[in-house]
Amino acid sequence: MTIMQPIKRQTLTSAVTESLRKRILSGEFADGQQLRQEALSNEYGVSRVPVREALRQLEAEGLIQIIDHKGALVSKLSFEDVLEFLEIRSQLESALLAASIPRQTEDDLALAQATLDEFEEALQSGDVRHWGELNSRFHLALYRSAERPNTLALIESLHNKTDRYTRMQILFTETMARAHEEHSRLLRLCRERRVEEAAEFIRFHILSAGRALEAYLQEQSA
Amino acid sequence: MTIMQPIKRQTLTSAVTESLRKRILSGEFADGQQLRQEALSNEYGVSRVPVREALRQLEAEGLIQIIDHKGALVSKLSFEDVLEFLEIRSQLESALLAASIPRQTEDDLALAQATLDEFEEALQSGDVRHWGELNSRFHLALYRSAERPNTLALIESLHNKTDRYTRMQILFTETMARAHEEHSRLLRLCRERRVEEAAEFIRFHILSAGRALEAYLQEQSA
DNA sequence: TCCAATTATCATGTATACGATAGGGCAGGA
DNA sequence: TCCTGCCCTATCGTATACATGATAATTGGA
Repeated sequence: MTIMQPIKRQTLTSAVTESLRKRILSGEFADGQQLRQEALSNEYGVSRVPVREALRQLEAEGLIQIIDHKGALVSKLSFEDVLEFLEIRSQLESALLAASIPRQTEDDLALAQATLDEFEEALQSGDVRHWGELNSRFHLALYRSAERPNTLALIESLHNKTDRYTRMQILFTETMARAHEEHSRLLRLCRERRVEEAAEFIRFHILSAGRALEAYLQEQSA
Repeated sequence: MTIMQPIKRQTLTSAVTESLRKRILSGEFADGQQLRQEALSNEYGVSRVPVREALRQLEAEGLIQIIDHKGALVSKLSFEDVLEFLEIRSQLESALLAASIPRQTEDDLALAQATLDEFEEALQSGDVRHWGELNSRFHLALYRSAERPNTLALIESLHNKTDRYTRMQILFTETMARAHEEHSRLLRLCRERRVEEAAEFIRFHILSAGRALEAYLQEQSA
């Protein structure tokens, strides 16, 4: 007998929340775009009530901004905002990695390696669609053994806020290739239990997204 | 003519959200207590709709947990959870303070000093009601000049999650007195621009709340 | 022609009404 | 006695309907 999954009896509110979150993260809705409740409720075939509740939740997550009597706008981050969030992530993730490395098992490392291999395949076949997911999985694999669920959740939330922006330039093959190299090096440092170096390097790795974004923006404006 | 305050045309949802947040933070609602929508809507004299939206927001803030068809429960943190959040705060705040100190002006320091003086008065007169507010104001004064609004907001959010727990033992005069001493030392380190020491010490200062909580819990169980 | 004030319109805010789910108690049978 | 299944009730979830605020259009006047 197979293990029974808890039947997911989703409420409309949570379903709408998930869908909207995904659509915002994917970039389907542009910065500053207004999300009209009635349009969304029509689209989903539900009333405005679940839509409104979903919007409230997404607001608290920082993905949208609700202005009274005006509506919900997709959050628009300035370059400085993005840098600030990346800085926070770099602090949290480097400390998390440092706490994780001493407790990493062979399984943990193997899992990270497997993800890395998948990444390489995707890179060679040009399949960049799942890059974001693979990237998250790799980082997650490194942090697992720290057993700090709240920190992980916070990091994911921060990641969600900046992802749309940092992804703008990631599509260039060279950028992806470099990220892959950095990941490889990161994993090697973990294997060798070089905690300090790994913590320092992941900080560099995360902040590099900010540098790439800066270069991208300058190129755009030029 | 008096300066017109921007009329705060609060919507019911935001008013209820603020009120509930305050009540949860104050400890009026106990851990794990169920918040019934109808009871709340009756109490506030509004319908359940604004109450539900407020609850959604508070859930995303981590103050409550909504279980489908069951209701909203005030979040219950384990000791480990509290420690984890304190650890995160210690990382963020020490980095923030380090970034802030080099840019602190005399005004910034004077503001912090003023708050410290207020604290001392409150301590001597035994007026502990505003301790939390004074504490927040002091820390905020130290971080101001870093000009990192997103980091500040995040720290406040983290603070909100743990405040109920760390406050359990702060009411002992000795604990408050020691916190005051630590604040004084912190400010002195800022004045002397001893960045590294200050960053290290504020980390100690924040984590001390965890140690105090641990002692309190052991005493309780004994 | 331009400005101001008023009205019209639309999206959002809120209340009420209805439907669905979960949990507990009760009755019937093993 | 214990289990099982049904029903019943409290509470939540969702839809619909109405109220209110914000913005655009329009009208009147200077």
